[in-house]
Amino acid sequence: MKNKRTIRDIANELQLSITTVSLVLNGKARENRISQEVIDRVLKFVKEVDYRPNHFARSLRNGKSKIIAFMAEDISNPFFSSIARLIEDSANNSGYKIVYCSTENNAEKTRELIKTFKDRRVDAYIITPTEGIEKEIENLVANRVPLMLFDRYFAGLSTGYVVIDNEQSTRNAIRHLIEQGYEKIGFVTLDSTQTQMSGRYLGYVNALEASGLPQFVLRIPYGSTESFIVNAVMEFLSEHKEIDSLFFSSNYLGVGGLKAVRQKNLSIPGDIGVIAFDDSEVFRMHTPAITTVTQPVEEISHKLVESILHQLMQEEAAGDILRNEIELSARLVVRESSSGKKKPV
Amino acid sequence: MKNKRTIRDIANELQLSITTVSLVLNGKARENRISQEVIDRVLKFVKEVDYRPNHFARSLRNGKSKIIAFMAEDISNPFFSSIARLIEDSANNSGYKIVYCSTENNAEKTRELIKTFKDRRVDAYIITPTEGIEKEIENLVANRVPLMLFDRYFAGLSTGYVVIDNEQSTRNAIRHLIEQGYEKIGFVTLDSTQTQMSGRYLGYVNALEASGLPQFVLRIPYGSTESFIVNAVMEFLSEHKEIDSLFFSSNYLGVGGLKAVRQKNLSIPGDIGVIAFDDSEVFRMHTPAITTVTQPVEEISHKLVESILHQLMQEEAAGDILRNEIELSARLVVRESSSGKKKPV
DNA sequence: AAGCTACGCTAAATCGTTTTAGCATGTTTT
DNA sequence: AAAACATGCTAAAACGATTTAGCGTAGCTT
Repeated sequence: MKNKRTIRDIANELQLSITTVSLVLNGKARENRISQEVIDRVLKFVKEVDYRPNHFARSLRNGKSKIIAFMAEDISNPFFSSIARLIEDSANNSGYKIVYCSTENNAEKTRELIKTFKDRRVDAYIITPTEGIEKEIENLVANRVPLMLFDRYFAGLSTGYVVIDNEQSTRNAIRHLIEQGYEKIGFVTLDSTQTQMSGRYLGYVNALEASGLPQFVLRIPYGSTESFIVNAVMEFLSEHKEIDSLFFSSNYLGVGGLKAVRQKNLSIPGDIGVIAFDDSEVFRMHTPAITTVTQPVEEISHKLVESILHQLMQEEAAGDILRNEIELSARLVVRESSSGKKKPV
Repeated sequence: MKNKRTIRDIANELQLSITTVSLVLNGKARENRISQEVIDRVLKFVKEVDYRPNHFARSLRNGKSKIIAFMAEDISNPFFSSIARLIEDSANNSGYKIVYCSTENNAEKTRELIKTFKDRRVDAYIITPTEGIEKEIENLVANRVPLMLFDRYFAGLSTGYVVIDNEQSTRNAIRHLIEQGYEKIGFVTLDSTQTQMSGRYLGYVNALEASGLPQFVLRIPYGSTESFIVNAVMEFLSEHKEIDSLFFSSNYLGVGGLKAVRQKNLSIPGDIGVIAFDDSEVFRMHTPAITTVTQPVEEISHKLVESILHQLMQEEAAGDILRNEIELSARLVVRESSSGKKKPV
């Protein structure tokens, strides 16, 4: 923090102009007819004294913060924290830092957060959008700000996004339950019209309609506490005693649901089959191990960063920003929890 | 992003000087004898037009980035991601943003990261230090940079830190195993001399020496893959068939260890008692539920932010920076996995 | 009436970069 | 020999805030 050298100091010490030093440092020396001799001299010197340009000055001048905002629904959720981990290194390697935040799926909070990020002039956004912030997203897009949505998106907006095929992967999962002999399949989901949730619901409905089986749906409000979820699922099971399997459309619904199943002393998969969305250590270690719809977290992360960095370069080049709409497929990882119900005696 | 108004625009539109506007906006109007009438006029106008000061300009001028660096060992580890979640809001509320990174407990990587954060002039650091970065930390402290270590610290340096009483909490856990009748207690830990690990090891040794029981220690290298951990624990158990219980000194060692125990077809707690460090959903949902040494994550987070914000204020006031050294206690959450071994027949 | 103080505001320097426009000097062209 | 061009570098404006030093006026003292 002491004796920080500025570009002016460098210029003085080398008996050159600030301009020259700056041009060399930014790789614009050749195109500005700076001699190789001078280039080498500058490069050698800045390396020797380990000159570090002031980010603030640079940002002020060129308007770039070299920061990407990562707006997750909840950074402590393993799905989001693993993505956070996976996007980190490549962002760093490209000279970007990532600031994170948790939206809690709350539109008002998200709006506030976006505002603070705008104030900071972050260069790009990676967002799990909440319902009701279409305006803000649209606004960012209109201003040609590099941006990617993930986990869900707004059908009406032409933003880039990375999602999975929720309908198909859920349909596959439900079909798997049916193949295993389950016939009264309950669907526990969030009370939400977001794309990921409606996609999963649709997959459920389609699979059941194709087989002529009855539907049992439990919708739980966003932001419910775990104990609320547990109770809701217990009631759901009490009201519909015929249910022989459950599909949980998110990881934490799955965790809460498993607790409910336990409290009701139902055995998995005999009394009740179980499939949950999103894989995690909990499901893998559970006894019995839980069948999950596993999102390709690495691929999602990779596509997100790739696309964002690409947009950042296009923006730099003042070109048109191409917004990738990417839909990946999720894998059904079959484990014991869906291996068929007890034969009636 | 369009028609951004600058402080100069505001000044012109109000027929005032830039200075006056700036003083008002920074709450230094009164002490500079700006009339109440002018103050009101400015405040009203900036609210009306929703004027947003340029962070870059401000940072360039006053050297403050309003950013806190959160350097975790691995942001996708539930222990760290839950802390990330818990420090986020209070930081935001105080006008700070948090950039995160994962050190992977790699000194070289950590050094690089600190360098990039220095370049960005982050205002404060919250760090899980790795071995070998004493110099860098010392350097930050010498430069009066607000900083808190957590999870572990350097005994030789007077940095602030938040840790738990590893020796005592481990000793309690081991004592609990002894009370439950276990006599051949294995200790699975990381091959590391960091304070948290040596503290836990010490607790183990002390508890056993007090009871005259034999020690069985397995040290696993940092950064081992899960399958390596599983194999190591399996070998450990094969080599020491007399072991009747295991203490895992980290959450992921615990997960790997449990897989090993399963593969060896040992039943918990009858064949082998288990306690793991750090609570998480996996341990709570495991069958049988795993006894854990539970760190007070909320309190840790709270103390971290509180202390950092405090240091930031002191720095602002050019006062001496008080570095809090905080040791909290962890709770032993007793569950089935340590409830006593099978009676020999 | 001259000298002070208080009051209310402002000019201008500063933070450290990037970048545009242009200045010498030397070399070709015609 | 004048005009044109190439070469190698630099002066200075700009980005948008904060802050120091100080300016003019009015009222009060002596």
